[in-house]
Amino acid sequence: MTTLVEVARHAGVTAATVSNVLRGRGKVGEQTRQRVLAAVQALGYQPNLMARALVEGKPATLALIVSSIANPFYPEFALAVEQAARQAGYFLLVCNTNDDPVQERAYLDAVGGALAQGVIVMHGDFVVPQALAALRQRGVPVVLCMWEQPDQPPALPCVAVDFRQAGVLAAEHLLALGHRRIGVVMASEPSGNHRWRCAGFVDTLARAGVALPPAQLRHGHDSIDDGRNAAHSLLAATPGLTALFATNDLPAIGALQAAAELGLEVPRDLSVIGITDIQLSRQMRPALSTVAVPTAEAARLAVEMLLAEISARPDGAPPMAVTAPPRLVVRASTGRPVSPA
Amino acid sequence: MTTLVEVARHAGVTAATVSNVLRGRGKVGEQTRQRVLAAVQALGYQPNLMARALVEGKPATLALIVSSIANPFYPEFALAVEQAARQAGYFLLVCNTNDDPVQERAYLDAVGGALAQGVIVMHGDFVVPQALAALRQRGVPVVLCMWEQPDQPPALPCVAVDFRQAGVLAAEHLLALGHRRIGVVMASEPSGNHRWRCAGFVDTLARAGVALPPAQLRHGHDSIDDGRNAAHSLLAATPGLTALFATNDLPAIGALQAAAELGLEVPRDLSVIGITDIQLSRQMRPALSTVAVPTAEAARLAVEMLLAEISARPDGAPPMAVTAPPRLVVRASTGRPVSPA
DNA sequence: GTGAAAGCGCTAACAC
DNA sequence: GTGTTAGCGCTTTCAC
Repeated sequence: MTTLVEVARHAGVTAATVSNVLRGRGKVGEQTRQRVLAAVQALGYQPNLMARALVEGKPATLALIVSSIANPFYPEFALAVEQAARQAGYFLLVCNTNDDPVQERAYLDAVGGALAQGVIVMHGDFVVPQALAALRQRGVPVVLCMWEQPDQPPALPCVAVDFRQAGVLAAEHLLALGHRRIGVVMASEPSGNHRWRCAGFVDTLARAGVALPPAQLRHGHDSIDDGRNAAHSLLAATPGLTALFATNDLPAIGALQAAAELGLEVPRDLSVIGITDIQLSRQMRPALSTVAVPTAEAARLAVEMLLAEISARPDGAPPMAVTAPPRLVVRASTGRPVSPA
Repeated sequence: MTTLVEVARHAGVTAATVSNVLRGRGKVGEQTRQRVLAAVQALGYQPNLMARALVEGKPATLALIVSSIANPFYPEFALAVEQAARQAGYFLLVCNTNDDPVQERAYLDAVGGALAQGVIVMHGDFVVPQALAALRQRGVPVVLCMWEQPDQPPALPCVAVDFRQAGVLAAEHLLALGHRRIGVVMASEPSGNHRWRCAGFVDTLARAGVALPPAQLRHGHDSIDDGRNAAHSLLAATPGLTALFATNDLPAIGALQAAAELGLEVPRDLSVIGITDIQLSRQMRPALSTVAVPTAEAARLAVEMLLAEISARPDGAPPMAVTAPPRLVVRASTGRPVSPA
């Protein structure tokens, strides 16, 4: 590993000068510049970013904490965050907690211990806002992303998406098509972070005079398998259902598969709609109708906000940014019921 | 950000002592220990990992370079690498090049510039072995993972999987079921990194006296969409095909969808088989038959090898590890053809 | 323009 | 047992 000093020796100058030509600071004579550059070339010098970070008091990295990299939503989101981060000259450390609070703590500590200049944490059932607040108290810039409830900000900088509205849109779509007997697959605990989308959906139904008996609701995890099981259970319990709403795309895709297994044709016999619009949704056959969430925008906002937190220590209430509202994306999995109720 | 010195002052000792109690090195009096620990607690001290890394000459991170985090295989693999890395006490920096050589170089340089102690690079079409060799020359530990051809090692430490054998297994399975008119979807350039799996497949067919005319081969990228298009094209060109082999699961899933769109029942009218066994394959309906590749083992071996490279500078030929052979996983997408040729 | 010197936060010898 | 001393590789005043 070539060091600055070696380059300096090779060029017959001092380390400071080499640093100056490399960073473009200070005044350096043109010939000295050339000589230094030549030495850098010759020795194949690469600056030690860690040393630089140490003296500058900050590493050129941001960290993203996700709960499960296996859930296809997170890689998509991580990609968007990474691009925004790179644009700002940062590298992205992707930390996967695997839904394990211990791992999460370990990452948070390490990151707060200066592996990164700041952290973006994805909001999920597992997130402990207190831990994040404590981290922030210690002076580590933190932003919570994908907060689901814009009208009730946490005590933390965050970017929120109006997920309640996503539920509303899904309900309106199904209602407009003429569905009245609808099943709901909730991909979190009843009191978990999907409750707002669920509330938006259920309330909209209620306002239209459509009741949702408990037998028409299931919950589980955010996965294809849980969605499939929930759909089977729902369809068995209430054979007359004409539509299924899932609070996320993964379980909606599971519902699509359950329909196929039962010989139900989608959307003739059963309509299915999800929330998020992950890539896989477009690629399924039939393609999934869903309520798209502005993922890339959320990622951009999160990075922006984190950078702001980094440069200026907070004063006043933690900021909150809200993305553009979700939008309905009608594809092939929803249609009119054969026999409207 | 509390520092070691502040803790030391607070405890009425010197920085070295604090360091000693924290790292468990050296001899420290029990009461001093207690006092120091109390100070650490009181001040909420977190060690600056960067400073530690600097003095120790190495950061506690490993980097993984992948070409596209959006391809579901990579997150699965990254997860396995991360677990192995964590076990060894390292954090994982996941770098996504987005199939862009410029980004790849940038990451390689930064990483070589000491963001991480070593790099695992996934083998793909985009990888330039020369760049990696140069990096290694500069003293950065590198291992290439998922090399496809065990009998022809690159000039780099690598972990290889016998992908040729994967192609062989797929062919044997289809042949055993009675298929003779088979289409192939190759998910890379003809001379790209899927050529060995393809060769294994084609050769096995040939040995069984089954020819593969050019009209029965398509290639494209590693994606569901390309797989679907290729399948449509193949089925249109040669209507009598009873089975499709794709060199990866993603295009195989696309083929499954093409079959559904054409009203073909799988596996009665068409058998489909892929390679890798990504999670999605199990979750499709019908579930995809495939040749499973020991991903987790490859990840473990890669980390192990990288750690070895880090601790002992290489002498002699670069090491190569070969994983256990791929194994056939028969699920619901393959069966006997209705009318064997 | 260029160099000398100090110091980022930490660890590792070695002395007391 | 505990403190002292040096230095990791770099940036950054501030003299010259």
